[in-house]
Amino acid sequence: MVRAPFYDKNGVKKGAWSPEEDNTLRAYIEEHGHLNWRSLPKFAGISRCGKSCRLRWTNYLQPGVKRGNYTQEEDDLILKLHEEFGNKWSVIAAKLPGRTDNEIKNHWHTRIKKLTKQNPTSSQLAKEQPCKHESSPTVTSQNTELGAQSGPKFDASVHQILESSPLSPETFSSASSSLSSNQASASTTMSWFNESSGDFWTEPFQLNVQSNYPVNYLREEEVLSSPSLTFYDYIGDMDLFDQVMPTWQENID
DNA sequence: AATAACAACAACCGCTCCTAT
DNA sequence: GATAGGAGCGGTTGTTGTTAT
Repeated sequence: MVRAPFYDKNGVKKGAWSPEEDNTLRAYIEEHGHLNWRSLPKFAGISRCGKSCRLRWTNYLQPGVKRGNYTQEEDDLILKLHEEFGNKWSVIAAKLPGRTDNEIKNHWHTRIKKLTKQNPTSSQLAKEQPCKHESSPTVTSQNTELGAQSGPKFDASVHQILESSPLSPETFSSASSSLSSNQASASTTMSWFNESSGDFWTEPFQLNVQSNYPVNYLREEEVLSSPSLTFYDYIGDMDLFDQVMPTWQENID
C-alpha cells in the first residue's frame, strides 16, 4: 500500500519507510528531540529529507497516534469541525486526540469520494451553494465536498433552503460568513446534516440559530434548553468543548 | 479462478506562513 | 522593512488490499 523505496538523483531515499529507519528516527528523536528537521536526517544517519522525517514522525511514529477505524463520534466531530473550519485539517486534528491531519484528510476524502459517486448531481448543486467559508481559498472544493456527502435528501433540503430563505446566495453568504465569527444573525436557517440520524454523513438536518447572541456567549442552560441547538452548538464554545473532550475520549478508549 | 473496480492510506510535492537576521 | 530559511499545511499521487463480477 506504499510506494516502493527508491533514491532520487540527490541520493535522498523516498518511498516506504523500513522498520530500521523507523527505529532510527524514533530513537534519535526520543534522545535529542527535533529542533531542526532539516538537519535531523544528517545527524540521525537517515538518508531522507527533513520533511519526510517530520511527516513520518508526526503521522506514524509519534507516541499517542491512534490507528484504525473511526468511531461514529469521531466521524461526527470531523464533520462538525469541517463545517466550522473548512479544510483546516491541522485545526481539526488538534481537536481529535490521537488523529493526525493527514489521516483525517485521507479519511475525509475517501468518504467523500464514495458519496460523490453515489450522488454526483448533489455535488454539482452544492457548488452553487454558498457556504460560510467565503473567504477561504478552498471554498470551492469545500462546497463540493459538503454537497458530495449528501444523498437525495440533501438535494431536497438545499432546494428547500434556497427557495424558502429570504437571502439571496450573495446575502446568504454574507450572513453566513458572519456566523463563522459566531455572530449568529437572528433566525438564520442553515442546511446541514442530522447528527441524530443513522448515517451522519448522508442525512440532512435543519440548524436553526434563533438567538441574537453569539453561540459562544450562550449560557449552558440556554443551550441545553433550546430544541434548535445541537450538541455541536453546545461545543461551539471551545473552552467548554475542551472540557467535554477528555470525558468523551475516556469513553471511547 | 481471474480480473476489474473500488477503498484505504502512506508518502510526496508545492505553496504559504512564520521567524530570525 | 526586506529577505532568506525552515516548518507546517493542504492537495494529490501511487500502491496494495479487498470486494464484486
